Amino acid sequence: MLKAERLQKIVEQIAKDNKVVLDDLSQLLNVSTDTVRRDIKELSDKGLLKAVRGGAIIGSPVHPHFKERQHIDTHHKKAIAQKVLEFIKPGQVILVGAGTTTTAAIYALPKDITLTVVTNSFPIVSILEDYPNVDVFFIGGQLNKHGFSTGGYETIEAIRNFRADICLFGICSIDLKLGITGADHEESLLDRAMIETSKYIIALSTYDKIGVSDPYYVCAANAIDALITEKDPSTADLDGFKHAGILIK
Amino acid sequence: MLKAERLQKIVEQIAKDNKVVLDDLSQLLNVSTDTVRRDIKELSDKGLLKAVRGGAIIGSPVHPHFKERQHIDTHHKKAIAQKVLEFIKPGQVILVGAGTTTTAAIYALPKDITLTVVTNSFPIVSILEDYPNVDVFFIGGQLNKHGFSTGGYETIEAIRNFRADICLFGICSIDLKLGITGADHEESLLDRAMIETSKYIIALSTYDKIGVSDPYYVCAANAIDALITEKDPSTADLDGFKHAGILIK
DNA sequence: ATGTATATTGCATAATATTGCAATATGAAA
DNA sequence: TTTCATATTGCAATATTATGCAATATACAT
Repeated sequence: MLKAERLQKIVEQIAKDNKVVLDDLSQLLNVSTDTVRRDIKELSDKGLLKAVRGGAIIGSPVHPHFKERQHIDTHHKKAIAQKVLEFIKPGQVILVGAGTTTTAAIYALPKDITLTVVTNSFPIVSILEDYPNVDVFFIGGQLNKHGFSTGGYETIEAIRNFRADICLFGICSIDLKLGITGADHEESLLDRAMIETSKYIIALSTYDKIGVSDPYYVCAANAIDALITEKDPSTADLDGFKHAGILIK
Repeated sequence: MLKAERLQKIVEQIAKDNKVVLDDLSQLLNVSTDTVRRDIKELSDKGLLKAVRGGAIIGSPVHPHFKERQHIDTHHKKAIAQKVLEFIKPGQVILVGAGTTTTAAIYALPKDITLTVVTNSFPIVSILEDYPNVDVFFIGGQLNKHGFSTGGYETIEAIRNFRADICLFGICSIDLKLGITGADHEESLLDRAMIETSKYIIALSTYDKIGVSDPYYVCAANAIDALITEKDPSTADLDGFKHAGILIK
């Protein structure tokens, strides 16, 4: 039986009974419980069900599309997420922008962490549902085109009411001279608002976004305190940023 | 039985009877009272109920995020949703409270309707993603325990910035003399804010919520303009409301 | 006060999860 | 085709969690 078939059957079962049991599936699908467990984890990552000890149960009534966790498993993003953890201390208030990179970082947080997360991203909210010690504050506003976050005037105004310890945001492009820039005007404004009201700014970026630029200006490169990429921080290419006083991780 | 199932069943019981008894659960779930006690403690830590000697009682209204519960009254809710449609006109701004009844009503909207929906409910946002002509405005704030809506000071403040044509909200209890009341203090405040800033108030209620009351006052019965239930509006029991100037559907 | 029911705690046992690893299968590029 | 990289799967060792039991403490009713 193909793996895809198995996953499908598991989803069907869930739809029918609201739950599946590990051992039952193992028998039904003729694979080891290990495999079933991995299947369930995969489906759980996609938000199609909720993995629990001994099996899985139906997830929340929120549309799976909302969870958009498909893209978070890339190698790069996991590496970045791991580095983010070094900066976050329990009890802090952390302002998190929308985007796949930040979502991946949040996804990598240990389940028992104590935090206050302020965000305008629906997928991030959805992830944090299972974190008992994380207070979530959602920033309202106009739903943006993709439906994964809010934006617009009210969102920016709401952000201005916070003074976060840390701001975590993914960047489109960063260049030492041209600063941080984005491809979307509205998002650039949001990012700027977030940066302006936070004490410590962490920018997340994959390596290919460094040294390039986009049309909309967000802030100067040295407005950020730390830059996290998936590469080794000792790479010579990043020396310029180090000299500008930015911590590279 | 999975532990997660047990926890769900306990929450369901609470939602139904407002209380659970240790020994009953022990029998029903086929586990020792120790285990039930631990389950209750866990749920109590999450704020889903209040543990008391010998069992547990309702903490605040339970969000029916378990499928079983959602299927209760589906029929009624569909009937209600159909009636709601008569009130909504294309192009209006409509403020929608969180809850299964309102969610059902939104779910019944025709896909091509042109509207602006303002809501603090994640499931409603998720439904409206597929509506190309619906502008969605999400009201931010503190995420509530169950993660399906926001609440608190900021949410109320944000609501005050709107002047909706229609306010749609589900009610816990309505009584001609005692007015509209709710089981959760915070939610009552939210409802009141919504009512105060809207031009036309539609209350949704299943028939069993009429003539009863809960601890927290929301508004006088005649503060609403229309009351929609699943029953025939000519039922004599509702005459009192009609005389108070409330349109019954 | 006294007895009974309920709670708490520590512990032993069993069930389940995680991790690393090796064998095999799959797929894409040379 | 051949070769190499990657994904999949099962297995074993280890860690974690869940559960019932017993001993002890606490609350409640009369």
